[in-house]
Amino acid sequence: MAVTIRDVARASGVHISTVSRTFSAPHLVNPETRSRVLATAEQLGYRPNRAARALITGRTHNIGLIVADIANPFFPPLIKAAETHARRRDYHVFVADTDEDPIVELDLVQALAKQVDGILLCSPRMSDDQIEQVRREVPLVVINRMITGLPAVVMDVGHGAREAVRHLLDLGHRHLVYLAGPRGSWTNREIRRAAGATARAAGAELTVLGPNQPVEETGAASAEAVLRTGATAVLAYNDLMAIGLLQSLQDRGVDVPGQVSVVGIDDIAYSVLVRPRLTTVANPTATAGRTAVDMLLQQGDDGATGQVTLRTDLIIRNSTGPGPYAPAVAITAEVAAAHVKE
Amino acid sequence: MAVTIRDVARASGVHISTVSRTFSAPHLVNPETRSRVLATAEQLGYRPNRAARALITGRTHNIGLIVADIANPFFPPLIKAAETHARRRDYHVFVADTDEDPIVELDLVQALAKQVDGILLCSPRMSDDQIEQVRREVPLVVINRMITGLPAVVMDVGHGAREAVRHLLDLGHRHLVYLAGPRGSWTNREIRRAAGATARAAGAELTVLGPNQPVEETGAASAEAVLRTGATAVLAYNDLMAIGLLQSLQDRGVDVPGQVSVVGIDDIAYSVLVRPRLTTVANPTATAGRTAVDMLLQQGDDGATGQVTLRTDLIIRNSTGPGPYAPAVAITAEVAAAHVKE
DNA sequence: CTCCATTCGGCAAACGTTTGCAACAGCTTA
DNA sequence: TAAGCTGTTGCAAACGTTTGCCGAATGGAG
Repeated sequence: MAVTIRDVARASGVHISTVSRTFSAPHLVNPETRSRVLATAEQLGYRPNRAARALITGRTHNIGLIVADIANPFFPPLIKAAETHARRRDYHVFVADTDEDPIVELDLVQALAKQVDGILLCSPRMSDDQIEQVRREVPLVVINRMITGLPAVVMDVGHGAREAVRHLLDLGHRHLVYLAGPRGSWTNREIRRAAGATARAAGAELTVLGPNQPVEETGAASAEAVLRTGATAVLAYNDLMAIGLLQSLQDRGVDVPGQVSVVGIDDIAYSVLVRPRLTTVANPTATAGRTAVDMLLQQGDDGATGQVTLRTDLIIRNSTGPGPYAPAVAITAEVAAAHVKE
Repeated sequence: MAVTIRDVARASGVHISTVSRTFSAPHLVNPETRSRVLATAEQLGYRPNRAARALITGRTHNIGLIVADIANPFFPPLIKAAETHARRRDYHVFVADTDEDPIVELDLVQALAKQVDGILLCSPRMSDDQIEQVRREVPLVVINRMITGLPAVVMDVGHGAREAVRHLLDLGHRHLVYLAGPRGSWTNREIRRAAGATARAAGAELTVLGPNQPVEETGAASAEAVLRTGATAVLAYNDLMAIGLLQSLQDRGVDVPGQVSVVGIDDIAYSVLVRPRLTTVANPTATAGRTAVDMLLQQGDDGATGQVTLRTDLIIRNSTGPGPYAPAVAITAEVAAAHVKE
C-alpha cells in the first residue's frame, strides 16, 4: 500500500541502502544519483516510515508534553511555543493532560516513555521521588518546579511575588491576603514563601487562604473569606483566581481597586480583557516552552542538567490602588506604571 | 538497555512468541504460563515497544490533532476532551498548530500521516481539493467544516446564528452588523449566510464587516467601524472578537447593552468573566472532540463517512438589550433569559 | 603501467515485535 | 486402537529502515 524505500530503489535502479543514504546521509551519495533518487521519491510520494527508523536508531523524533490541564489558559501559550519550536527541529509533540492527578501523571509519563525521546513535565504534581524514578526511564525536563539534579526551567515567581507585595506595600496596604494555589505545587510554595517574607520584613500582615484549585470558581468563592479577613489587598496564585475574585467582589458592590486591590500571576491573555485590567506578574511561558525543548534536545549530547530561571515582571494595570496607609503623595497606579516603564 | 520481549522470554523460560501473545492475545496462552510471564514482565519493568509493534501491524495507536491556533481559547477544551477520550481508548495524540496557515497545515498533515492511524482536522483552512487529496493518504475526520463525502463533525452554527439574530430582532434591533471571521473559514460562511437570511426575512439590515483575524484585537479595532455603520447590535464571529469589541466600546463611553448590543459565538470560558457577561452561542466543543475521536477510530472497521451535526444554543446573558424598535412590552435580557430557561 | 587513495554503492544484519504454520500432548469418539 | 480434535507452544518470516563492512570503479602520483 504505502510506498517504501524499496519501491523507490527499484524505480530508480539503485539499492535500498542508497535510497536510505540519500535521506539520512546525503553527502555519502553521488549528487547525480542523489537527485535521481530524490526525483523518483518525490514522484512516488515517498515518506520515510518513522517507526522503522525509530526501531533501529532508537530515536523517535517525538517528544511528550505533559500538563496539568490543557484548558487552563496558562498552558496553551506554552504548548503552542513548545510545539512550534519542536517542529522546527523536526520533532513532533504528544500532548497529554493529567487533570491535576499525580497518578494519571505517572501512568502517562510511563506510557509515553518508550515512544518519545524525552518528556517535558509542566508543573508536575508527582512527588520528587517519583520524578527521579521516572527520569531513569526517559530524559526529562521539568517546567515550573525545581528538583535538585534535574534539568528544569522555572519562572522566578519568587521575584514576581516580592515585586507584587512590595507594590502593594508601597501603595499603603498593611494587611494582605495570599489566595493560595493547589497542594503539591512548587510554584505555590515559592509564592507563599516570598510573599510572606516580604510582608513580614515590612511589618505587614499576610493571611493565607487555601489551598485551592487554581480555577476562577474558587477565586469567586473566596470573596467572602477575603472580606472577612479585613485585608485590603489580595495576591492570587494565578490570574484565573484573581479574575474570579475580582468579579465576585464587584458583583457584591466592593470597589476594585477602591476598597480592595487585586493582583494576579501569569498575565494570561484575559487579564487585559477584564475591567479593571488586572495588575499581574507576567510569566514568560512561551520562552519557557522553547527553552525546555532546547534543553531536552541537547540533553542527549552531554548529560548537562542545567536549571534555567526565567525572569518574571510585575505589570501594573488598574486593579491595584492606594491602601489605607497610602503615603501623602499617593502613588496611583498610573504613577507607578510610569515609574516601572522607566 | 531497555528491556525487551526477549528478556522477558528468557527470564520466564518461554519463547518470545508466548510473551507476545500474553499481551496481544492472552486467550491463546495457558493461564498458568500467562501469569508467570506477566509476573516477570512486571518485575523487569517491561513495556512493549510501540514502534516495533506499529511496524508489523501497521497501526500506531496514535492520532494527530491539527488546530489553527492552540492559544485560541476555542480549542483547548476540544483538545482536552479529544486527548482524554483517545487515551481512554489507548491512543496517544499528537497536537499541532498551523498558525492559521494553509501551507503549514498541508505540510503538517503529510508529515504526520505516516505516524498516526488518523488525523482530526479542526477548522481547516486548506482548500477542499487539498483535503480530499490528503484523505487518500490517511484517515481523516474534519471538525467544523462540511465537505461532501468526508466524515465530519460540525457544530450547527447556522442554527445558533439564526437564534442570535432572531433574539436581536425580538429586542427591537433593525440594523445589525456581522463582524466576520477569517477568509476560508467554513464556519464564517455559514454564519454569514444564516444571519443574512434571517435578517433579510425580517426586513432588517445586516452589514458585514470583514474578513478579520479571529482575535480580540480586531474586535477592538472594529469599534469605530461598527459605530460608523449606525447599527445597534453586533454579532461577532467569535467570543474573542465580541469581547474585544465590547471592551473597546465601553472604553469609548458607549454603553453595552444600553446603546449597542453584542453577541459572541463559542461560549468560551471567558465570556462569563467579562462585564457585562456576554450573550453568546454555545458550541459543544468537548462533545465535538470526543465524537470526532470515536468516528476516527471506527473508520477502520467500515468505511462509513458519517457527518454529525451538533446542536448549538444561544445563551442569553447581559450584553444584549432592547433596541430602538423595542416592542411596547420590553423584552429585557432577564425576561428573555427566563423564557429560554423554561 | 602499477599502486594507492578516494568515492560510491551493494550486501546483509539488526532493531522489537506479530502471526501463520507446524508440532505436540492429551482427550474424545467411533 | 486409530483418528480427530483442542489447547498450548515453538519456529521463523516479515515489517521498513539504518549502518558497518567490503568491493568496484575512478583518478592521480610515481
